[in-house]
Amino acid sequence: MVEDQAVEIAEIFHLLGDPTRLRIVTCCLEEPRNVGEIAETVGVSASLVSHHLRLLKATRLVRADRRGKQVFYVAADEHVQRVLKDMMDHVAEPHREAP
Amino acid sequence: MVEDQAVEIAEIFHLLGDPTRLRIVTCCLEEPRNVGEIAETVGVSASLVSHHLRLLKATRLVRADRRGKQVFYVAADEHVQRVLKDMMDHVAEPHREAP
DNA sequence: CAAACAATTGAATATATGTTCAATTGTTTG
DNA sequence: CAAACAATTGAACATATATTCAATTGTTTG
Repeated sequence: MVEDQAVEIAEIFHLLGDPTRLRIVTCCLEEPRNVGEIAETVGVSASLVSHHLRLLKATRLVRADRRGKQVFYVAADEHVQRVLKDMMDHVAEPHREAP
Repeated sequence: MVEDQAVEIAEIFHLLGDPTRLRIVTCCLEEPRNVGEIAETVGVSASLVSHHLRLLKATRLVRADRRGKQVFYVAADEHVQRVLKDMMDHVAEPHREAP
């Protein structure tokens, strides 16, 4: 892995590394959700959601789409979905004890 | 995704979200490497590597194996490898511009 | 155009965390 | 057992960052 790649990838992982932000991404993983929906689902203020979405959009983890008053967000591509799925598999994996 | 799962997964992403730590994991992704090797490869002090490895071991992202004076570390399982690979794919993906 | 609704922005703050340096523990070998 | 090597630990510090609250921008509709 190249130097620049490491920094860029770490940046993305770092964004997924906050529980609130992870829930936000998960919330709009399958289908576009507006900020209000996301805030209610995750259980935080719309302001906080907006702050986080700004970061997520900046690194292209999500895409925005305005429809009237609301702005809908959705996960950028299927790689994000796969990364999350792999990580769930990892967590679900039974721990290998020292022999 | 359940509440607890989100926290646990976020914890792991958070660890991968630091460039130094990501390089450390990448360094011992394929085969076990001792702390000295890792420090030299990544280009930081052994102390810092040790600090990071402690966190990585605590969340079972790597496993430790002492052989004499040295301690060898290796990525815990193949899920970690897959997660990193997916993320590289995501980064390599050409950006979809707004139409 | 004004009121209402949705989302964003900025400042302020409390907290977390990556890194350094010095000291210590664990292991081998002379 | 002492010296040398490898790794860990702890304290200290500078920096980053998640969250809150108030103010503002953007959009629709009465």
